[in-house]
Amino acid sequence: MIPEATVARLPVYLRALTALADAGIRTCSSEDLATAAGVNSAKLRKDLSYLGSYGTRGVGYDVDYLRYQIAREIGVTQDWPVVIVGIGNLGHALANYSGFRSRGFRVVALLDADPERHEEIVAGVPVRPFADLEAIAREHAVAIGVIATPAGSAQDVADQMVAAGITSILNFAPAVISVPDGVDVRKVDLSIELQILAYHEQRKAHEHARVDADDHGAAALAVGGDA
Amino acid sequence: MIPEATVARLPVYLRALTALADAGIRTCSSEDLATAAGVNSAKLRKDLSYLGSYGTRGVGYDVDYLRYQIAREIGVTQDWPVVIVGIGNLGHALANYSGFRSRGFRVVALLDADPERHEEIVAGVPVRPFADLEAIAREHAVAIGVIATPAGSAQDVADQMVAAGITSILNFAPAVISVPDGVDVRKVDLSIELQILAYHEQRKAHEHARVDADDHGAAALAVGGDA
DNA sequence: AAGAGTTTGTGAATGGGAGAACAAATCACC
DNA sequence: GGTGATTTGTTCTCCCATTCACAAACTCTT
Repeated sequence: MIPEATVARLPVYLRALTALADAGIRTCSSEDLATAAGVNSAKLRKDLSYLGSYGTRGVGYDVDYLRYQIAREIGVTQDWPVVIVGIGNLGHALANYSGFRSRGFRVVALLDADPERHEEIVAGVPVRPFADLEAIAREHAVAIGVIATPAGSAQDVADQMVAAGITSILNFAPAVISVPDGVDVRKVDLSIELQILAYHEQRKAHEHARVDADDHGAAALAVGGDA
Repeated sequence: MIPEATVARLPVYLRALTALADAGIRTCSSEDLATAAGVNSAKLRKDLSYLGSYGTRGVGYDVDYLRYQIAREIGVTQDWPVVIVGIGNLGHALANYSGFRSRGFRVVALLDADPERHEEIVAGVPVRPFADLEAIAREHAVAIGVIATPAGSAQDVADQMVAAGITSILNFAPAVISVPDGVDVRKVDLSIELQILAYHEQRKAHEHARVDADDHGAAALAVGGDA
């Protein structure tokens, strides 16, 4: 059983290994890979140790071999059919995102409730009515669905997805959705990320103000001491 | 000092409170709010306790009052100028995302290195040359930058942002970027989220296979026992 | 072949967050 | 004014994740 925190980092390692392989590097140390992935080398080694013992002491890791092992563990060696619901600005961007196809994710359908969009072809895939979800999902054995609709529709879309046999949902809508046990949901929320940054930014500003005030206080105190 | 995990949830509470307020609800219990935010009520109460004591025992929380307190703590009561670099599909989607403006984030500039795009106006904001970054950032006192470029340009963009005085970066490019101390980076990676789902999906499939095998084994054993 | 130098894999210690459970505080009703 | 019901704020315990530190294992040189 691999810890959740480790699972979340494995794709990062995979990407770093691909970059190293593209650069013609065939072997790397945990230190090299950790730097490329932006983590601590001890954490990297511990993470990899959950998968097995794929390195060689005194040498390091074979880039291609480790890459294959991680890809197999994550499951990106297989083909994952995906449906995207909600073809607005974000849906367009997702449909055109090349990072999906290159990692084994195949967009089998784009769905939208708005009939105006049913003429469109995005990234080579025609936009179809939302009502076709179940038929398409069953036909292609789709396990993963992406929600890129407005918040108001998200729960309804999620319900339909679950009814269509989808068991993993990536939710871009700014809404909390509830699903039955056994269905995984991951949430990506653009404005929440910005708000987290704003909090830290504000704290930096306060910190500066406080330090400045302390400096002034110290200066005044020093003057007082002198007088 | 508010724990990082709590900071990450405050925007969720804020959104839930706004939804409650829009529904005309003026008071709510921790249980109500926790349900709306999709968390445990004990966790919610503990999170809120870091901000202060804004509830009333036996009653609950005043929706508007709590909303203001959280907004103030996060910093979304003020105006945050933001620049977006990289106006491809994703950049377009981000520029048009209404969730930014409604939370105090104001897109003051869209930048792209490609001269072909410099004619465009997206969401009412003209696309300008990437070289103008520093001038624009200084002029508007921009603290937050968004990177929506391909992976190859991300580090260069980040370096230029830091040079322009930006101290918080939201990175959508599938690349690890390194920045000096004092600069915050948050990363949103679409394909990593899908890969995490794929891992769990694969594990579900294996689990089913194993359970099925066990069932067959148990059935065979039962038959054997009967015989 | 033996020793010096690397680098992995892992046990142990530390830190932080999640959840249960309860005391303190408030309200409603009598 | 007092009693019971309700809900918050907080303490305590447990669990997960991170980091340190080192023994085991390998290569290279002499």
